[in-house]
Amino acid sequence: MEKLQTEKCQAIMQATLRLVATQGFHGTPTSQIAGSAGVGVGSIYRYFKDKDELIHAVHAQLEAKMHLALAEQLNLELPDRELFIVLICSLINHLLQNPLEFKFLEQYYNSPFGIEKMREKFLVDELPNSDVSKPFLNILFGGKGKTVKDLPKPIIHSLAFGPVIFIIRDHLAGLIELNDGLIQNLAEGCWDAIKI
Amino acid sequence: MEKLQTEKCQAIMQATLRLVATQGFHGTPTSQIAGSAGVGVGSIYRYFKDKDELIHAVHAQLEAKMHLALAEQLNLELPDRELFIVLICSLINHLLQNPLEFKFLEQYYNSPFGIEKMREKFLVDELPNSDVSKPFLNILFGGKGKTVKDLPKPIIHSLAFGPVIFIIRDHLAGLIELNDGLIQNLAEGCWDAIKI
DNA sequence: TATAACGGAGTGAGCGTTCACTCCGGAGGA
DNA sequence: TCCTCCGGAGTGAACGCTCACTCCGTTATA
Repeated sequence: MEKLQTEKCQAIMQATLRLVATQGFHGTPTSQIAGSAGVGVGSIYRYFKDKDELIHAVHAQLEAKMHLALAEQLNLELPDRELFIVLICSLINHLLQNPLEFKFLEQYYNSPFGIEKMREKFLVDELPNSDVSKPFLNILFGGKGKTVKDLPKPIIHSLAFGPVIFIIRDHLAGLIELNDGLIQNLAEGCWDAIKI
Repeated sequence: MEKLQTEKCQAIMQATLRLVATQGFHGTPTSQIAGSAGVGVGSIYRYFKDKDELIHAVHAQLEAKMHLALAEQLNLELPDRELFIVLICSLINHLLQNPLEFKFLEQYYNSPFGIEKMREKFLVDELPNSDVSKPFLNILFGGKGKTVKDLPKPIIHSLAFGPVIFIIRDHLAGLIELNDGLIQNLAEGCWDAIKI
């Protein structure tokens, strides 16, 4: 897997991210990926077993990057409400600054690929490493706090993250021009939805 | 367009709904649609210019049906909060009872098809006919009421509908077993998010 | 019989994947 | 130092296959 760090390999993954985000998985032939990466078609198969594995690799890299970006914003000293809002705002800002990544992830999760991944993620209660989801989960389900409604996880999840995905989609579609104030308003709305 | 009512045509559209919902647009060949509808491949092209037009027709029919179903639940006498919650619950129940339709619509809106449609829909302020969106819009943006936060439409939309889409996806993925109580909880959460 | 509706083998374009080949940097013998 | 050789990264034409769509012979209808 150290192969993933070579220059060519990164070029392939970058091209895949860019093209899949704009054209969809089925809309981007491997030939185009190779062309865009300045690489021969065959080279793709030197690094990845097939197209699916390439997609999964790009997804894994994106998730890692996102987790890292969010982890920076962590300040566990804040009260629940403020911590939640800061994290939601960070999440939105990160996705707005990386629209290709958002679009790729949307493609990914709305395909047979992502369904399983999502399932794994949600069903595993104990996250292995210091995941970014940890702080979220602690706020949302920390037994001590009692600042959040006592409802099943998926309900809280939906109320907290559903609006985030929606609004970013609208922004990228040009239906609204988000700014810091509006993002703050949205995050507060999400909090109002889940707070006791 | 009256052709759309013939038996064969309805069979084709039904098969398309079922197959696209479960396999995705690119995953369902026209040959399979024809087979599943008990019809020759050529017949599809007797009713629809191409595969795209077929997809659009199925979408239009679904939307019409959904609007009709929701319109039945309308009781404009209720106060804003209760009206909103009833409508959200109706929407969720309708989609849960018609999972194929939900999955089809998800496919549709997450593809180049739907993007434009969504754009049209949101940008047109004045809806032509007595659309189901009307009552929603009246609650959310009726100048008189002042029961809902004074925020741009897309923000309110996201807070109101984002969680709905999320939770249905989770339900259909088997991550949660929704019941009337939980649906009510979710709808109340959505209201808490947008109410003043 | 004349006309319209239907069916499904056929067509060509486009896809993911393969594999026989090229190319090049460096190891090793002279 | 120079030359030969070699391993493996890199390549892209070719392959097998699937697809949306067409076309014309067949069947139903009037």
